[in-house]
Amino acid sequence: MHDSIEIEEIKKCSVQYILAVNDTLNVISGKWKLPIIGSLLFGKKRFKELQRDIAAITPRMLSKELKELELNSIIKRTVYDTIPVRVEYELTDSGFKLNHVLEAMVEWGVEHRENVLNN
Amino acid sequence: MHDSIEIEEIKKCSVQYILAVNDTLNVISGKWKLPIIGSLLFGKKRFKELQRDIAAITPRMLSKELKELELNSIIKRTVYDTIPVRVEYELTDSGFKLNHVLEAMVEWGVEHRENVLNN
DNA sequence: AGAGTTGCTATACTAAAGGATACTAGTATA
DNA sequence: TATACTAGTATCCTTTAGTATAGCAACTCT
Repeated sequence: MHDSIEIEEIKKCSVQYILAVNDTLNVISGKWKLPIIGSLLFGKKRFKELQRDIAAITPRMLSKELKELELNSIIKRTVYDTIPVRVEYELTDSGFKLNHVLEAMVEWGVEHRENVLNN
Repeated sequence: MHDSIEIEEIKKCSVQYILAVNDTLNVISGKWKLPIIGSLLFGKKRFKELQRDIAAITPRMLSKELKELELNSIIKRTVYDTIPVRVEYELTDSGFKLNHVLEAMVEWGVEHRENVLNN
């Protein structure tokens, strides 16, 4: 249709296509990653702030997910040497760019829900 | 347009935003849904064709995933009264539109991989 | 008769994801 | 001394996702 040549080429090779999509999928799938990324889209947050934002998450899961997101370079963790210690989490540039993906997902999700209800 | 205003409003409400994204995410997450959708993007397929396309999938998983995708109105199942019986799976309009989401995911996945390797 | 095709299902299992609850160190405040 | 705050860990348990292997009915082909 009207996509860049580079992306057209990737699509031609369905294996590469699926691999790239899987990379993205792995980064955002699971129960808590979207709520965390969603919260951080509004600005940097501390551990307890995230825990308050995401009502039902346990510290174990929050800690685990934050570590994974950091490993995948989606978020950046900064420790401040204050008393008490202060740890801030924020999206990296790459992490922030996920909102394009999320926007595509919102659009599809809304449209699909309408289609399903109207049929 | 009515649609774009609606979508803008949803984005402002982070809870709705996350719910809509989750709808989409639930439809495509898991180990086998992308390979199945990816295969069907190239046209309708029969059960055994899908099984051959997706080398490592067991019939149990293929059957399970196809049922889920059908329930979510992503694919349509058609049984032909031939001998031997012939069952064809194809993407619905809604299912086909998922490629916009997948395209956004490919773009991000490729770019992210480059960023991570170059740092 | 025996083997092969199609489109599955049944049963039993392992692995991964997630939850519940309690706990830690270091510091500050009451 | 007891309590509370920060940012997490440790341990154990349950639930969900996925795997392995076998089998079935209804046919066709050799």
